[in-house]
Amino acid sequence: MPELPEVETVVRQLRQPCVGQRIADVTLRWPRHIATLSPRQFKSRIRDQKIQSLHRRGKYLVFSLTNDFLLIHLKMSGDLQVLPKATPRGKHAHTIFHFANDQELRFSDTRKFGRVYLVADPEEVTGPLGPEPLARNFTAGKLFNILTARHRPLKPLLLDQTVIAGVGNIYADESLNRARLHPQKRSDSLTRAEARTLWRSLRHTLNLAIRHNGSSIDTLYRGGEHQNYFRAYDREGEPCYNCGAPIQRIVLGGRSTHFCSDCQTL
DNA sequence: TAAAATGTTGGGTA
DNA sequence: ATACCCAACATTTT
Repeated sequence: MPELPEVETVVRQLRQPCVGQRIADVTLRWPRHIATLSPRQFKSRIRDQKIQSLHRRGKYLVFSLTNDFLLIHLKMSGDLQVLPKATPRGKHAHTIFHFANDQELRFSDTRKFGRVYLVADPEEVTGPLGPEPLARNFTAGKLFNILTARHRPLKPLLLDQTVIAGVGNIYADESLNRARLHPQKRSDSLTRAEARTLWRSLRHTLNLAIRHNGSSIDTLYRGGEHQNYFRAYDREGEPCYNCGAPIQRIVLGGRSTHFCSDCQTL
């Protein structure tokens, strides 16, 4: 369930049932989920810590605990749900946090790419991340500076988490279509006006997707409905909403890329 | 069957 | 230092 709007949706759904809960124990059915510490150390160190708050940084969920920070990255297929302990567990619920009440937090992850971190300082994990695109201080001018500081095609640049945090394959394509910018256009070729257009498109796209509770695709259906509003992603051959020309699909940096070759200009 | 799927990272090469 | 490509991670679905 990964990109910024989906992670934000999960955070909002988990906050109420998680904050204030004490973690009584953890079950590790796929120990490689744990990215820091040995499974044994992880279990003993997290036990009896309380969840004090929960927020999102890029695509990471950041749980503030009594003494440490618990970070979870869902990668391609991860999902988190708080459910009564009596609810039957799915086949892919690999890591389970048992609360002191009658509920538990389940990290389900079909492809097992997801990772769990327990650290004293969240910066140990999120340190390399670029700015939050929805932050108040992320201005069009800041984006212009970021773009012109490198010489890279826009699409791979938007996917680079150290440049901007949280944008993934869907929302990169969506933002570029809305901004009418070609995914291979060089980042340092944008005018200030074009950078401002991309800034507005990116923020609009992400905010709209959050309003729709994210996108539900590829077997992960959790109530999100933004997949019904895609303008480019997964719309190969269908008409561009800007100009009517068919959406093209190419592969860039190993990732499928959808765009309109008529109105998204280089 | 081969290919692709909301992601990241490490290695090798320009 | 910067940019770029590919394989790897593991599983399911089309």
